[in-house]
Amino acid sequence: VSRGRVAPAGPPTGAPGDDTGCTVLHVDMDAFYASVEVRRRPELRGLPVIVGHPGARGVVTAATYEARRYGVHSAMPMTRARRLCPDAVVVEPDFEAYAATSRAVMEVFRSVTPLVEPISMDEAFLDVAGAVRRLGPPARIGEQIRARVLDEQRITCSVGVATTKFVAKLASARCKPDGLLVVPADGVLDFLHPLPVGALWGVGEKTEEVLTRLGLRTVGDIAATDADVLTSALGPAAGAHLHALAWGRDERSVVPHEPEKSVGAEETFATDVADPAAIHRELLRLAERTTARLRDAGWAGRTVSIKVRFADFTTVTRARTLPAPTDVSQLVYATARALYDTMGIAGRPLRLVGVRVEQLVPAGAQPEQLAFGAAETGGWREADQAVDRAVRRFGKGAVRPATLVRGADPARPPSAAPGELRPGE
DNA sequence: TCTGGGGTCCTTCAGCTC
DNA sequence: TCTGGAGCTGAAGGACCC
Repeated sequence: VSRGRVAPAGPPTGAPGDDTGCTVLHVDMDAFYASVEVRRRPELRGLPVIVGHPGARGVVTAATYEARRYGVHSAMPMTRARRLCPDAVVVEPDFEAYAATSRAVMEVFRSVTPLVEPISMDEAFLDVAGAVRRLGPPARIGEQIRARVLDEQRITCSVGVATTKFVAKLASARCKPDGLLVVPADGVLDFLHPLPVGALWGVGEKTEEVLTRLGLRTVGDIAATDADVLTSALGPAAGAHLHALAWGRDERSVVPHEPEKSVGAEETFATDVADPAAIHRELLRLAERTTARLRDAGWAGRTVSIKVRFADFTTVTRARTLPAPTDVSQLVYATARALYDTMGIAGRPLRLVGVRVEQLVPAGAQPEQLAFGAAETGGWREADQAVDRAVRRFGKGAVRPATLVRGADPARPPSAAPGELRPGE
């Protein structure tokens, strides 16, 4: 689901450039979620297909290239996408299917090199320096990967080959769909400098506005600008970062595994919700979802934060740090609820609420949880573990708090997990 | 046009300790 | 005893990415 903003140049033709020293590969699946859907339903091949929740507040998760020709792209509001392309086939996302395909594709990558850094379900960086002797030069390795993914998964991908992660990523975006592009070590600046500033990693809408005000439109313009000018306009970190990227400098290596720093869940209501009792129920649901994932991954966290979004889209967060890390749903819920109650916004319509747990540590390393009373927490921990066992055996929604089963919840969007119990079911 | 859900990182500010 | 600065941490907001 790449959102790189480099205009695709189409698959390159002819011999690839000199790939000496270009040991970083960026592999990006083409329109990944949509491709998985088309593979599952071959009658959709060649049609504009949009993956996303069709509800009034949904956005496009992915779109086939046929749909993109109408101007549809990911993150676009579904209502607008339907207007642009009324004939598009809309498919609800099936993340379990995408995750299964993603695992298979990542296994292909790992058969080439252990140095695979997944960025998301549909893309990864590979450091193939150690595989060159066995498999050939980097560009040939890229072609082997593309052929194997197509052969084994029947979907296409694009590969960027370069000396650094950032250039490899731009290269894969440049050769989409179904292409491979090598940016030779001595051709990095020729490749980079004509690109628009928005191509750089870290330049979004706001940063692009600032750069435009400075009269900077291309990466070459940034390279020609004094680093002090950039840091005073964008801050020390972003300014220095952009200046380095504009000169092709990117010291980051391919790191196979980065531990998570936070886990959370959020929900946009189908219609705004003002009732505090309904908000409490949603916070409970989100706390349960979050802590179940924490326990599944073996993490506990010290800081609980909530996010609320009002009808006008302004977003506010509140956080509280606990005396000890926790993965206990009732403790996370109690903290989230206290944060909401002390905001003084009871009765104000909310568009979204979210719960997140930060400052993660391995669950086994946590000291005894004393907040809210040790005995209380200990009991809830056992209850959580019993629920986890029931879910593993009977599936999602097998056991739920009574408040979530009884409470009528008219604003709940139609995106509940499969198998989740609903009032009246 | 009207904006999902999962995250990371950076900046700013306030409070605390030394 | 008071004051100011440095350094740290936590909280909050914002930008960005996929």
